[in-house]
Order: sequence, then C-alpha cells, then structure tokens
Amino acid sequence: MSSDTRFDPASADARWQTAWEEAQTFRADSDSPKPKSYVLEMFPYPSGRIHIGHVRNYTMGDVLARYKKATGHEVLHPMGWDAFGMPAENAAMEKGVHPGGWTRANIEHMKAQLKRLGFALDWSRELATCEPDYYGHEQALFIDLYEAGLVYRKESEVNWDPVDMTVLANEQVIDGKGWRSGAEVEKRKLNQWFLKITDFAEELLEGLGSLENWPEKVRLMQENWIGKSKGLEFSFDLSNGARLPVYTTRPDTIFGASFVAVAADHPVAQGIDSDEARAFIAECKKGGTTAAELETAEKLGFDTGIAAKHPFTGADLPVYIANFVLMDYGTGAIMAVPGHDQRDFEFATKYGLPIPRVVAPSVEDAGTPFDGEAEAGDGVIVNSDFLDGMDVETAKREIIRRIEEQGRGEGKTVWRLRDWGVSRQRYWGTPIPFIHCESCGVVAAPKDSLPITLPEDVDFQTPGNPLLRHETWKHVDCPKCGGKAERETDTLDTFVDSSWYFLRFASQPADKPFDAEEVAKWLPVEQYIGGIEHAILHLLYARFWTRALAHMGQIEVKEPFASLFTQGMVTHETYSRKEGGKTVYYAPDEISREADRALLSADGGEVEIGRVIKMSKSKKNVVDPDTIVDSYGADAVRWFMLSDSPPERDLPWSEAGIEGCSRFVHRLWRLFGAYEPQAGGKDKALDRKTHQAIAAVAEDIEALGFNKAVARIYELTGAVEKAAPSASRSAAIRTLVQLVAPMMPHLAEEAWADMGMEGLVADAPWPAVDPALLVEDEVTIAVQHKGKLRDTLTAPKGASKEDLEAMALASDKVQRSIDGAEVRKVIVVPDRLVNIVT
RNA sequence: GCGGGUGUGGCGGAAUGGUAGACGCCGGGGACUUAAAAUCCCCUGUCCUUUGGACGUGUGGGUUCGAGUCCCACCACCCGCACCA
Repeated sequence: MSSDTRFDPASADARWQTAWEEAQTFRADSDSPKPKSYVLEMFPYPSGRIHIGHVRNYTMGDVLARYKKATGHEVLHPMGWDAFGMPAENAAMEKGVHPGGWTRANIEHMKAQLKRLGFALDWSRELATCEPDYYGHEQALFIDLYEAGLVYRKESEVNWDPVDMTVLANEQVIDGKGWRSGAEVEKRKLNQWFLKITDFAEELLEGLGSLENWPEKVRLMQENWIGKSKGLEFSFDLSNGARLPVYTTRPDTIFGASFVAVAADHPVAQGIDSDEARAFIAECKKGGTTAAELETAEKLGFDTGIAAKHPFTGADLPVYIANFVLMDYGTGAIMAVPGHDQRDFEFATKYGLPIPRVVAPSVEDAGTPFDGEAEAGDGVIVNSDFLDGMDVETAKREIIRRIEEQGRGEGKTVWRLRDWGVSRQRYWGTPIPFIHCESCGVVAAPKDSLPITLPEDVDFQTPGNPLLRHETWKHVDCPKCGGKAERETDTLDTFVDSSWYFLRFASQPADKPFDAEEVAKWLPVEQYIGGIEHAILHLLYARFWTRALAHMGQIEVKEPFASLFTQGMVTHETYSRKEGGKTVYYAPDEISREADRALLSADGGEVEIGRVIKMSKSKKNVVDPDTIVDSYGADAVRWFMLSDSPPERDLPWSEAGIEGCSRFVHRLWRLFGAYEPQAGGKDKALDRKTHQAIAAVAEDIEALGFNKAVARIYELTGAVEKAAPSASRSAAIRTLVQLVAPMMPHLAEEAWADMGMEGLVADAPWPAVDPALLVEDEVTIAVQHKGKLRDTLTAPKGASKEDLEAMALASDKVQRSIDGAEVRKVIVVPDRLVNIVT
C-alpha cells in the first residue's frame, strides 16, 4: 500500500464525491424498513458564495447524518435554497440583471462549493423556493389557510420610501431615512395580508414545554416573544360621557391609581380639538425607538382636561396623553399607579401628581414614603379600603371579581405576540394568489390556476414594485363573475417560504404540497441545526405553520423539530492599522502571521492584531471556504470545524489551527499505510482503548460533542502509533478509519479501499463494541490525606475497601503526611480513591 | 429595566461531588538532514529552600471527609427582549 505517498485531497476528494454520487449512497429511501432519521440544517440564502459559517453548520449535520446511517438508520439529509429575497432585487437594480438569473447562478455556484466539501446530501430532493414548483404549492397552502379563516386583510402602517417607491423593513430605516435613497421615510397605510398566528399563541406557548431537546435559551426567547400576561380590562367613566377601557396586570393596586394615560394614537387623544394637543401628539410620534433613545426618553404628558371616575373611590382622575403608552398593547390606555410602576412614578413626579402607597412590606409600613423609585414587588395591600391586609394575588382576584360583578370589565389574558403581516410590496417573492374584483371583492385564485408565476419581463430601473405596473400580468378576469379584475401585486414574506420547506423535503409530489403519508414517515425532523439568529422568527413561524396544517387536518405532526441545536459563529482576529487618522482593516491573506505579531505582506509593516470577532466584510476578517479547501482539502477543513470549540460556542479561525488539522490528516494517512492485515497476536491494552474509543466517540457524536469525539480520536491515534504490530493493531486501524469516516469521509474512503475492504466505508456499519473490553482490570487509586492528593497506587479493579485502605496506609508518602497523627476516619470510594482523615 | 449565558495555563478547551488542566494550538529543547521542508522524541500552570512542597478553576463566604462542579452574595463580559401597563 501507498505508505510512502502523501494523501492528496486534490484528487481523492473529487474521486470519492463522484463515487458516492454514482452509487447514490445518500439517497433517502422512504420505503426502507429501517428506522428513519431526518437530519436538517437551516437552508441557505443563495447570496453568491458559501460562508464559513455554513461550512461549520453543514459539517455538524453531516457528521450526524453519516453516523446515523452507520448505526442502521435510513437517513434523510436534504439541501435546498431559501431563494427569494431582497438581495436579488438589489442586484437587479445595481447590475441590471434579472433576480431569477442572478439567484439561479448563485445556486449553481454554491452547490458546487457544497459538493467540494463532500456532504452526504440527498441532492435528488433539492428545492429552491423561487421556483414555481415550490411556490405554487405555497400559494395553494395560503389559500387553504384563508379558507380555514387564518388569513385576513387589514389596513396597516408601513415605512414608505418616497424615492424608491417601496416599503421598507424597520431595519432598513436608519435615523428616519431610507437606507438606500436617504429620503425621509413616510408612514403610509396600506391594506395588507396577515396570518392569524395569535390564534395559536396559547398552543405555541404550551408546545414549548414539550420541546425538551431545544435549548432553554430559545424556548425562553420564544416565551418572551409570545408574552402572555394575565390581568384585568375595565372601563372608566369619563367626564365627557364616554367610557375608556384600560388594561392592567396589577388590579390589586387599583386604589393607588392617581391618573389615567392614553397613547398618542388613542381615539381619546385624537379627539381633543386643540392645536396644543395636536402638536403634542406629533411630537410623540417623532420619538425614536432605539434602545438608547428609550432609555433616556423623558416621560411626557398632555393634560386633556377630561376626568375619569375611579370605580371604587369615585375620585376624579386626570386623563393625560402620555408618550410612554403604546397603542398596540392592551387597550392603548392605562390606569397609572405611580407608587408601584416606575414609568408612572417618573411621570407623576414630573407633573406633581399624587403617589399613594398601596403595597407595603407589612401593615405597619403603610405610611412609609417611597425612596425615589416605585416599588413593583410583592407585599401586603394597604390604604385600599376592602383590600387592606390581603396579599397581592388575593387582592387581584378580589378586584377582578368585583369589577366583573359591576359589569365594568373582566379578567383578561393579553399577548405580546402580534399577527404576522406577510405582505411585501416586492417583485422577488411568492405572488399572493388573490384577485381583486370590482364587484366580487377579494377572490382566491382557483387552485387549478396555480402556480401564479412571476412575469419574467420586468424592469428594475424604474423605482417601485414592477408587478404593480405590469399591465398584462396584473389584469385578469375575475374567476367568480368573469368581470374586470386585478391580481394582488404583493408577494409573501420570505419567512413564509421557510415555514414549510422541511415538509416538502419529505416528499415532492407534483400535484400537491406534500404527501401526508410521507410526512408521517419522516417528520418530525430528528435534529435541526442552525444559527441562534433564527431563535424567534423562523422557528416560531415554522412551528405555527406546522400547527396550522395539523389544525386543518393536512398533517399529524404538531412540532416540526424534535431537537434543535444552535451552533456558534466562526470568528477571526482582525488586522488593522491607522493610516492617516483612519483605521484600515486588512484581510488574513494580506498578512503574514508570526507568533506574537502580524505583518502586512505588501510592505512588511506591522499591523495591530484585534479582538477575535464574528467574520464580517467591513472588518475584512473573512476566510473563503474555496480557498482553504484548495489549500488543505475538504477533510482538514471539516476536521477544523469540529475540533477544539464546543459546537454551541464561537470557533476562532486560525491559520495555525487549520495547519494542525492538515498535519493530522497526513498523520492518519501514514498510520493507515502501516496497516498489516496479516500481523498476528493480541494486544489486550490496545483492544481496550479501541473499544473505549468506539463507545466514547458514538456517545459524543450523539450528544453533538464533536470536539470531544475529536479528542478521543487523537488519543486512539496516539495509542495505535505506539503499539507494535499485532492483529489487535490491525483491527484498531480499521476501527480508526471508521471512527473518522463521518468527519473525514474522503480520507476514510481512500484508506478503506487501500486496505482492501469491501464497498464504501460510508455504507459500513458502525463498529460493534465489546462491553467486556470497556472495563479495565487495573485501576489507579488516588490517596488523599485531609482532602489533598498524597500518592496514587495501582489496584485490581473491584478491590475491597479493606484492601484499598490497607494499601493506602502502607504508602510511605501517606505515612509521612500523616506524621503520626491519629487516623480518625478513612473514606474509600471503590476503584477511585481513599481519603484519610486525621 | 427584565430574561438568559459565560468566566479553568500564553490560546481553544477537558473533567457522573472524587488524581484540575484530557486533546489540540503556540512555545522551548533534541534527533534525522550538507541544509531546509516533512517527520519523530522530550519539556511546557505559578512559586519555593526542588528525591520534596506550597499555591492554583473571576471575587468573598458556606455545605462536605473531599468543591471547577452544590448553595449564598458580589464582579466582569456576552446575548436576547424592551416605556408591553
């Protein structure tokens, strides 16, 4: 065998990638009798190039998929493209290319990049959300949701860029100006499509409890996002004869209410007919919403002159318009209790309103003044008539009971979660399959007219949505009455596309979105892997769609992702120096890195080595997967992605690190070259290490502890290198090939073939563990005196407590430490340690 | 402000309450070589009076025969949400 030649990834990688493709090694068979395993990584947006973060994500999924296959599972490990979105339209505007052409070219390029990394993907199920054979089914599902009452239209405010004539997402509004045009952004009211995710708020919240294999962090983020709160909604009678409903989570503090406040958008505020009021409302709307602005924003109010009658005391409370009250939460109006809410406290302080205490640590503290801030905590109710002496929870129940008795309001649950606005005034998205008819109104497109495809002949040089001014596409006959009608020109939010793609991977019938039986075979996804940035929106929307489809009886499964793993980012140090007062960043390939300094290759000047941070174009600390695969081969890159850092933490990229990985690839290759199948003789110690490694690597992969699996493999490698030739050693080498196969599949196939083994290592079953070899027959016992290590001794496994104690006391080092003191107690942990207490 | 996470050598990190620093990187020394690359071997937490010993897992307490691990308080950094009544 070729022990004298170096492993050559440049030829081996492609050769094995072709072999897998020809043998259809990773094609998922739905009819297989094996247990099914669906491994999925979040599909990428085809931006143009694979990012190193993708490589880490897909390598993790790949190791798991290959391991699952080796352990007897039928594995579904697909890949697709989240292909609609704004960057394609931006490219169209900047480069004059068609978004479709741009996107499809990107997909081709990125697919080739992924193939170079040797991922065990079932490419026969590849899909792209921008193709009619995907989005046409999405249109059908959208109509189903409409018919199930989960879709509605509502007038709603958007950010409008008057120059680009387009709607902007909140992130595209910078300091009140459009990110691209720089024009002052206007608020516009448009009729928009919404999905009733709030119908599922309770279910989505409760469902989190069943997701034991999701990170606690993600579950908490979703819980907060859904934001359930229980309280009381009740109405004040106003001095102008109207009734004003307010919402509170602290009905127990109702006797502490000293004023009432409404949002600037509230009808009560809008109804005040004075220039001052209008000016104040306009001022409120100008306020920014960034964290810093909110932190420092002063509480401002405007006294409407209206009075609200307290439902129990009958007192007249002033009604203010306040800048800190939000129109879209609760009723847009509050009862303000300054003593027990910090915002109300600040407001009351500023406007000289009373700050009564109605909750105190004890009854004796009823008169204690406040110490500069509100007390929102628990306690006993005081100064509150019939509530006095009650605890907070009892008082809440009592007030709700009395208010309900009066018919003035009721206990109510309020959600922070809003319905999901899915309308986008864009071209490059799924056309919303509805038609506006002059006489019939909004009419769903007939299912047999789907897919409603995007017109190709569009122009991006004129600002605005090209669909809106596309005369032939836009005008259609009404499906109901046959009269003149127009297509909906909005397209769907791209989060809709990614809310059901995992169902389409399971089966891809031409005539329907998915086959329910196939979905039942594969779903839920056994392991979903992706970035933490999708913790809320994508994962919540996907959960919502799955539940909505289950609700409509289309599928059985209620939660799409049984286990979720959120991987860390790939980071890199930065290189920069001051040039003419400006910090200029340099890319890693412009730098020659020495042990403790970095030099710019171009002029040999020293540059500053900056913090290890997320790779970004502006800091130029990016590495290109293609370049490193060219230099080191796919296996070294994959190995690096798995080594060192725990997968949920950030992984610092380093040149030294990848070189170390590359060295290990060649080191293994040399070891595999030393395979001598004819060698005889047993090496029991090595057998033990081999079997312990098999068990440990399996356990680590199943727990996604790839860094630990890697360390185990290093250890076994070292042991095999040191061992003399024997049958045990040959077996260890074969095992090692299989253990590294999920991580370094190309090297493993090459070695497997060179060793004359049958078939592909990718098809070989995971090596069996002999449980008898997992236990040592000799163990090292730690001997402590007063809790500190004094000596270690070797004892047979399972030695009795008495024997261990005797052996420990016989040790010179231990006796020296005891130094004649009386032994009061000896603690013996069998097979582990002896602790002597004096 | 609310919620969550993290803190261990020069670095990335191991460690069911039981020998802290596995494994890798960096660094040092050596072998091979005319030389280099590649490879191999050894050393590599700090300190001391070095056949030994003391200290050591952000800080301060506590529980325990024994604490990186459990409990309490605090500090630092990171992430998410945020005038959500």
